[in-house]
Amino acid sequence: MNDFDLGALIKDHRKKAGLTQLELANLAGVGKTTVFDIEKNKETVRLNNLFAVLQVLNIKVEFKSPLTK
Amino acid sequence: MNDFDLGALIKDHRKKAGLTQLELANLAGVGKTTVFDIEKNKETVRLNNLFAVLQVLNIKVEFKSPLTK
DNA sequence: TTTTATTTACTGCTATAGCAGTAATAAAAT
DNA sequence: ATTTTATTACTGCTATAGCAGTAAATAAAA
Repeated sequence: MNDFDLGALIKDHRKKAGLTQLELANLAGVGKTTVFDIEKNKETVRLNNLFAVLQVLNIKVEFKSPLTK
Repeated sequence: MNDFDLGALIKDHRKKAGLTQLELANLAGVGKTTVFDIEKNKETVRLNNLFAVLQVLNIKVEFKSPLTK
């Protein structure tokens, strides 16, 4: 589906921030299971939970299309 | 939280593709309620459903951080 | 205006994401 | 090698996202 490995990106950023999954989960206000699932590229996670994690790690999201370009 | 109006982007692309919410929902394999919710920026939608809609509309997602630059 | 199509809104119902707790590996540190 | 920490995995349980169906409100077309 989406070939990009978002889980690896998040895991890498988490490591570089010196955080454990549990710490990241607490900072983002989600459960540790959710962080684990996200790093495993589980795509059924909810957008708000993913966004909360991305925000803690200072990762921005951009949407691009032939139109928006 | 995320100030970007993703719902408006999707609605705009859907219109330009000449699709109704129901048609887009069917193409993406999700319910019409989900398309409606996404266009209303409901953030509790599931990532896979959002991705399915984005794919139909040919919208790509990018993640950026000070590290990934 | 009247009709038709589309969007918005609401309602049960079902499936499952997310949760805390626990346990078992794996990795790091001592 | 032993201890400590971190990650992965599994388990009930609860909350809710997603669904189809319906209906009302808007918009577009006739």
